Amino acid sequence: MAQTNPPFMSGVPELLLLRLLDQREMYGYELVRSVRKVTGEAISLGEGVIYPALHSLERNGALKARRKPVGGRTRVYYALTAKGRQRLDKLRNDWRRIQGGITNALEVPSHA
Amino acid sequence: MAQTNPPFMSGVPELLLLRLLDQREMYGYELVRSVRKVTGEAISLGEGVIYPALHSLERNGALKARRKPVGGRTRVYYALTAKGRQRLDKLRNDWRRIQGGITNALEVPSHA
DNA sequence: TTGTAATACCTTTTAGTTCGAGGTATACTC
DNA sequence: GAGTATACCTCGAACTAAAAGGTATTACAA
Repeated sequence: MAQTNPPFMSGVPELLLLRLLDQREMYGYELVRSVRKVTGEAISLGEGVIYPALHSLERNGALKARRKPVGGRTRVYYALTAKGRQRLDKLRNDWRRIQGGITNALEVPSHA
Repeated sequence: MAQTNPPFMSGVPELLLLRLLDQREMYGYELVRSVRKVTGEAISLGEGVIYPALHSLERNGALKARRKPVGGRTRVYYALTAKGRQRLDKLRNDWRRIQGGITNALEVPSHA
């Protein structure tokens, strides 16, 4: 693939994860529930989406991971890096553009 | 694939095509330019997306095709069927829901 | 204490999309 | 007659994401 259109269909999980982690450090399992919550149950991303996405974001430097033992269990907390914040800004802009384009297409009443 | 989430990343081309054809009959090549235009250049779908999508929509009964010779060349005009209109309504709702969810996630300032 | 649910991590397989590139043919313009 | 625009189409590559399966620990009941 290659995108003339910025990732509008894809990239949504990435956008949501970066957005949530921009607020505070979180771990994978927590993000699964958080995504559902902040989208008002509109979007539900399974672990099979979240974990690979987190790993990929960490690999390219958008996130930094930190293992933290909590009550015997170990959680992997992810935090946004400067690069991740830039990436978030970019995706946010892409999203707004796409969203605006579609809204426009849906609302313009007719003609031409 | 299977969607717990309705098609939010995919399905956008389908939504746009149905939306445009809800206004009037159009042919493939025309739709390629129309999509660009009505989305304010935000989205550009190539012929490799448009034509297969049209065929698939025709196959499942959302569109009806009609060949029409125009100045020596033949155009294939597509029109929405009742089923297509239903499909459009569904996709439009899905889109609104997803769009609202993402907007919410992006705008809620912080916390919990 | 046994078992079941919840937490927490992860990978693999499958199915689906979109994209660019390529291919054909006619018409129009210079 | 060469090039550009119109108009149709297909194919292969690249990428997503979804579901399902897998491991292990903790908490809680029965």
